[in-house]
Amino acid sequence: MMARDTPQKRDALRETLTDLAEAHVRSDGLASLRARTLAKEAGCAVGAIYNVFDDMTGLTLAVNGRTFRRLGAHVSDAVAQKSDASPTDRLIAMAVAYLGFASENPHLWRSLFDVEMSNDRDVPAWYLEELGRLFSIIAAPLKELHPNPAPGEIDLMTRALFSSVHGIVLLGLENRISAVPKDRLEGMIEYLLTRVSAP
Amino acid sequence: MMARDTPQKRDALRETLTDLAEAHVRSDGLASLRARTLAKEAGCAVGAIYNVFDDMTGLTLAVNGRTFRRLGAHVSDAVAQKSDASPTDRLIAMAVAYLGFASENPHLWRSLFDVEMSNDRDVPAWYLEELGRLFSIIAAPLKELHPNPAPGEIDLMTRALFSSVHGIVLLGLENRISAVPKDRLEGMIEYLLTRVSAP
DNA sequence: TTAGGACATTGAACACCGTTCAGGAATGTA
DNA sequence: TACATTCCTGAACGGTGTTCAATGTCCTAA
Repeated sequence: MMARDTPQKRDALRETLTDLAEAHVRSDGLASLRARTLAKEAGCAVGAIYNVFDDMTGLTLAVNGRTFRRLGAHVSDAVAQKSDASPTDRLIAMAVAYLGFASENPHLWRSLFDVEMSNDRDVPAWYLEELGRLFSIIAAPLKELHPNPAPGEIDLMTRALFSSVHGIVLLGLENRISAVPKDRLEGMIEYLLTRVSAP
Repeated sequence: MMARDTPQKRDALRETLTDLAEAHVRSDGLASLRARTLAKEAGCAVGAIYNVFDDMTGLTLAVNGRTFRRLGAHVSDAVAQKSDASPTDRLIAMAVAYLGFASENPHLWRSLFDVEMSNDRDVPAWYLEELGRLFSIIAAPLKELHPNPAPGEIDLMTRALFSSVHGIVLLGLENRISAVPKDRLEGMIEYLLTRVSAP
């Protein structure tokens, strides 16, 4: 009854647009995304974008989805290569990997937090899932350090440590305010995690 | 030669616009600032804004200047009321005061970091001065904890601690991601600072 | 007092933005 | 072939910050 052999084309356009948007965000930041520019580059009309995404925020979320997965893999790899190190060293390895990813993909990384989601649109499920996966990686070394935690303590420490490292990376890469050299940032992270996870 | 008794009117318009802009940012966030709305409320033409500010970013910086001063006073007061407490407790008092200010003035506080300053415009001098003032308050207890620091160590610790607390407050107030109750955030901050500043 | 000039003020116009939607194109089915 | 359904188009809409020639205002100097 219905003409249903075009989902392939749909998905192709989706991917093309996501590719182009990702390239723009990577090199010039989220604020440089233009619907018209994207349409011209993709060889379609502006309206076609809205056939495939709800709006530009939806497109941004598609880009962020890729970034989130790459970030998760990057941190996972870093800790996997140190599977026999102490819990503290594994925490440091993850945090330094987080710093490395952010500093090598500054615009893509910032887009994860700058995307406009205040309005009715609620956070996509995979956003929370991906964040949960990241948190569970952090929680593993913490559980070794605290074999008998109070209820919710591990979760609280996980969030606290992630937020702290995130803050150091965020303000550290914001050169307009602090301009801290990258090796200094690693030193800050090592210092913090060593102290916090000391026996 | 020149007509020079209107700086009063200039300053009056500056203040009026800053007042109105501050009210908007306070209640609806930085993104809700509209040049036309402001002009209508101030009883002037849109162009008049540009006689008094370089652009809307300049106006935002004026609002942020006020916020920065209030934030500094808030943190100063908090630590002044605990002048005889231990260095660690004073660090905690400052951090909790920072959290309190951010949670009671969420939009004004976010505007401090969301303002667009990437383009040619360089950071105003008072921005760095105010930040330096805040850092020096944090550094005082740290110097007591480390009487013989290596060169630059105090500065590094100051930035690390500020960034960490900032990260906890930032992600903690971002309800879309974490939604941590405020007393839990205080717990996280206490935990972090206690561990980091332990002897 | 008056003519001149240096500013302030105005608001229409400009360039740009994301988003919409009536109409044409394309492709399936009967 | 006739129809139904979807896709695609791009001009148009309402919004944004910013500009600038024209006008107004007011002090200074003659």
